[in-house]
Amino acid sequence: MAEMAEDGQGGGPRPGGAKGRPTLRTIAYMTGLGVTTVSRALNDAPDIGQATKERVRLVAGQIGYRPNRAGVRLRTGKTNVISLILSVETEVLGLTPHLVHGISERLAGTPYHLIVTPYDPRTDPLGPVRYIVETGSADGVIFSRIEPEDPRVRYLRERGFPFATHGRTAMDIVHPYFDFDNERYAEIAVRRLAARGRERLALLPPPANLTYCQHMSTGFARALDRLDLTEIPIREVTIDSAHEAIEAEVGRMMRSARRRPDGFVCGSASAAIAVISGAEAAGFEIGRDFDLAVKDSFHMMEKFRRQTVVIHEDFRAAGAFLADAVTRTLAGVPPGELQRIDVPPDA
Amino acid sequence: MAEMAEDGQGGGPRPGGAKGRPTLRTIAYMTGLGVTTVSRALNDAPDIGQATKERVRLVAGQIGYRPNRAGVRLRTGKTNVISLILSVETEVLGLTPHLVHGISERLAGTPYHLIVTPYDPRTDPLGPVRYIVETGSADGVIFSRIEPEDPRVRYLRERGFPFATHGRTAMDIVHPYFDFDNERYAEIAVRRLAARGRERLALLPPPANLTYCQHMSTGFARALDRLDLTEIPIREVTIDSAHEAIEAEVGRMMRSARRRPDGFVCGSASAAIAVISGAEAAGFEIGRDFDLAVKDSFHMMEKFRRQTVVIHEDFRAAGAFLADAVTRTLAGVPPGELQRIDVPPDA
DNA sequence: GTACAAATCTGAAACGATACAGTAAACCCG
DNA sequence: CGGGTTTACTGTATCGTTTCAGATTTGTAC
Repeated sequence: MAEMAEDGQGGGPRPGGAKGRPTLRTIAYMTGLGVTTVSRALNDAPDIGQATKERVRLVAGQIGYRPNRAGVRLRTGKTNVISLILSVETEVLGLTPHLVHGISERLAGTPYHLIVTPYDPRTDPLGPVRYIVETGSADGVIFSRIEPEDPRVRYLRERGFPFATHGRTAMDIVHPYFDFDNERYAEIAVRRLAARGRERLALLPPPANLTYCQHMSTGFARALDRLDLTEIPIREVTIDSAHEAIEAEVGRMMRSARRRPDGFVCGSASAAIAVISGAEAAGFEIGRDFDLAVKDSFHMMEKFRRQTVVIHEDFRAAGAFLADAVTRTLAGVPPGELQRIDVPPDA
Repeated sequence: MAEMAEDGQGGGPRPGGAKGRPTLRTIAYMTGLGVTTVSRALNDAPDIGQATKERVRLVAGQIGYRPNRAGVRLRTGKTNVISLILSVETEVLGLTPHLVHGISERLAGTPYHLIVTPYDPRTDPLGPVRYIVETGSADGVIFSRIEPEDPRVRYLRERGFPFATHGRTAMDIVHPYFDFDNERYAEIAVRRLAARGRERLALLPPPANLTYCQHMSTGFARALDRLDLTEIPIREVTIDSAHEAIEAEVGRMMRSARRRPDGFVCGSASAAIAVISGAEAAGFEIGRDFDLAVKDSFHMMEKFRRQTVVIHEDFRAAGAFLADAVTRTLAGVPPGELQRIDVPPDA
């Protein structure tokens, strides 16, 4: 084990004006105050004189003091870390980078750091959450792929551990979340496909275990009912399926007279690519033989298949809101005030 | 400031069999050994008996002991954190999520955590690096957007701080890196466009300050020379420009008889979308009026513009290699052994 | 002038880990 | 069997911070 940049800390109790990074001791020495006083002054404690506080803050600012995170963490248990738990089943298009950037933008300027914890939802849904709680390696967590009865939500709430979710549960637990109104999305999507004269619509949904699958299906079904359109069911694949599987299934549907849709509502941009590709491979053309609606946070569809019905979903805003929700939870804001549903505009 | 999940730690020196998370003290109490012995046993120190080591490890395993990171960090300065420094100018398509997943996959099972630090390359190239070194908030860093004379590389090496870069410098400093052979990429791209009979080629390069811009330009120029083709220069825009700017510039080029290329070599997938879109908006068709080559880690181009010449770049492998490079640097492996250039296959 | 309260400030202890400088026992040698 | 070495283990100090329980000074009331 090589120890790089070791600073050889032998040599007895060193004076306040030490060499390395300034600590409370350094400030205490410079101001002539006690370490305790300096600490309390910087934390704006009520029993420290105003003049002293200002003097301490001035010195601290001048010498570029920053509290040692390990010291704080050891003493208080506060890590100043927010953990984003990411599925390794990457939604390659857009979600991850936008979410990450939204979060870290909002965290910049706060004492919080963002750490990314990967997990495999199939084998280990509770693993990372449990790890974080048990080891106390973060003050709060953010995660997505929320289920109606989400064990992570229950686990965290039972232990009073702060979190915010990207998506809603169907539980009676009130917790911070950001969600896109997928019910509304599906309705709008159907409406706009209907406006193009489409009548036989298929929904390529998210995996059935996720809450927003139900939302999307509900909105889809209701709009179909209202407009008196036909649903062509898709059962074999979801937006999480491999592209090849989606393409194959769409190909089969298009080639079958009975099961052929003339419109698709798609749960993700990535899946939409596969749908279009599968339909085209079977000889069908978007805009002519079928239409497709999709959520997108990127402008790719609009460029490559201008006929696509695109409804914008803002993952960066989601990240920013979630970061905010967690830090405000840590500041004591009640969860009921930290919920938002992003409703797509009807236009 | 609400304190959640506080565990009320009053009550005098508590016994070894405490309530909360097990510490070295817990194990010491259970085994009847001293705390020091337990620590050294777990760290496989040479002066601890074999039998004792095994006994300690057994107990530690049974009760699920995990070292307190804050304790270790405070005492030793070791954070067990790798920081990925990400530009907020997101390369939305593919790079970020793949890199993040590649890194965290490789870090899983090690004691290392991944933290993501955002920065704005225009205003603050050195900022996050300096912050990390000064506050000691990570053991090593990974970053991209490398310049031939990269101040971050110099800064880190001067201070002996471990790092690995995604991209190369032109400096004499030997350091760990992963790079894609962009020179080779450009050559292959040109060759394949030439094979389609294209003769007037334009390169949409990365920003000129990045090292791989030079690599790509060199490869491009050399292949043009060798095959006796014409270069149509692009000066106004790079792959980092706004899509609108790229579209506009490509539109102008296509409409001008003198400046019209019949082939594009593109530095990124995102930019390629804009190029195609710009050319199509001007009434030109890929495969008929022009061809385009692009690096892609996703399979979108192949689906939407089947004529595209796609050369695959594996960002996940990059992430895995870089994570490995940093941890191995920390383990004392010399930097010269931690370099890799990913050469795209000629096929 | 005494008693009490308020306003400021402070040392010691603790969080969990490891480095250092030992100590105790066993072993080896002539 | 004394002296020296080796083996195995341990107490103390320390990293930087905050909490706790005072301590000191000043102000106020009677």
